[in-house]
Amino acid sequence: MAKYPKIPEATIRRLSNYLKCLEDLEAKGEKVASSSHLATICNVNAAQVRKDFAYFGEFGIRGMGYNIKELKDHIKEILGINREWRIAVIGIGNMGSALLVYKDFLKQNYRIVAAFDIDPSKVIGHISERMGRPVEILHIDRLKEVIEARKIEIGIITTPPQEAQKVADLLVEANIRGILNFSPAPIRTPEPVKSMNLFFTAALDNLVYHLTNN
Amino acid sequence: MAKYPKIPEATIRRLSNYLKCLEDLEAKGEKVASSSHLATICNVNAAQVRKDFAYFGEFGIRGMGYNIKELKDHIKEILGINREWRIAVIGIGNMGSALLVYKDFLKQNYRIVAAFDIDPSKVIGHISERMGRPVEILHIDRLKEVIEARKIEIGIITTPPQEAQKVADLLVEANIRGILNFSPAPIRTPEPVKSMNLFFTAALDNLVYHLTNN
DNA sequence: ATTTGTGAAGCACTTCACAGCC
DNA sequence: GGCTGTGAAGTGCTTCACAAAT
Repeated sequence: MAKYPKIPEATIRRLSNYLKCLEDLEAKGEKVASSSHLATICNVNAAQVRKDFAYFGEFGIRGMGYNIKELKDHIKEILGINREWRIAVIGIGNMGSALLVYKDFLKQNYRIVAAFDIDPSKVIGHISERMGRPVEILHIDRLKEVIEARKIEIGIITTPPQEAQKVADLLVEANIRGILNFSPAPIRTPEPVKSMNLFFTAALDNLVYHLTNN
Repeated sequence: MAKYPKIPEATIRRLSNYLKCLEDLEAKGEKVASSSHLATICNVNAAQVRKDFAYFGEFGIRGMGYNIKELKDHIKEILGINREWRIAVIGIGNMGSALLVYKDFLKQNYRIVAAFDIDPSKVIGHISERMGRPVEILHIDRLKEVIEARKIEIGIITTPPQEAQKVADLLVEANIRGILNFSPAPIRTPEPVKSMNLFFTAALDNLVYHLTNN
């Protein structure tokens, strides 16, 4: 906790991105990357790259650059994704079903180990037929019990907006640590529970602003 | 084009959020909102709220606050969402199907008027059965033709990552104006085409960082 | 020779504080 | 009296530029 000094939020977001780029470089067989190379790929300034890493330690070799494998491990440790995170998805409509089989989660140590809905019988046909039933859909009444039993730390909300805050409250009661909310209604959670709201239309609004005003 | 002075990117993101909050207030029957009221709801500073709006004009009444209906209209005009935007979704897997029936798009003047896949026959059963086939799924070979015929300005990519850049290139060739990329591989587009990458795992990484380091 | 790590400068966004207006 | 709009102050992030390291 508070292992590092105060880090700009923008730096944290870039770390995810560096990691992705480093994985691509590694896939191409590269072993070392300089700050300026990484900067070009990630569309940022080279000094920014160095400063971002320097917040957390001295990871590079002067005259050489950064060892890709090592740097990846450092970033994973900084972000806290150097271990498995167990996740529950609540609300198994179209979006929830899509997340249950979202390949990129698995690759990254994010494991969906429970799925809940208010009417599991309705979705079972859909899920099993198309996706091979990745996890059993449970009734939301079992939320607290199952979250505790399966040591789940993160909840993803994909319910209709009217239900989002209610589900968030249930998750908090079940001692969840963090919530990612995909529903279009923002949720609030009391300390120390962290929550993030992720709205698709906000991204579209942003895109449209730039189409309209540039 | 360039109707306004240089506006902080953060301001643009907040505008979407203000709009959502104003709609909630309106639904509760409110007619007027002060900057400090809006600030509380949106979790920002009241001066920030006033400054954000002041970039674009004088929308408030001193001693009173902001007329909610008028302010909503101003924000919609600023963002460019005071008209319909016609959208194509490319890649009708789980995520693409989910977007085809995503209710919030419709509410906001975002209309998905075409859907493409490399193998439309595979997805038709799934789509029609579960969702009442909101739009016909077309073969990707028809992308350019249909985008032009249907006056589509925005493309949403929900293909597997290996295909994302190829699809982006096709969209650019079809004279798309903007692209929202949901695939986990970042895409690049030449000027003047705008593109935004939206990665779920990046949001999770961010959440996990805060769970790990606070 | 090359590239990192970093203090200092530059720049941009946020907040303050108050004049101006209703 | 209450609230907006805004110059000025404050804060924080980004970029520069160079010493330090290999």
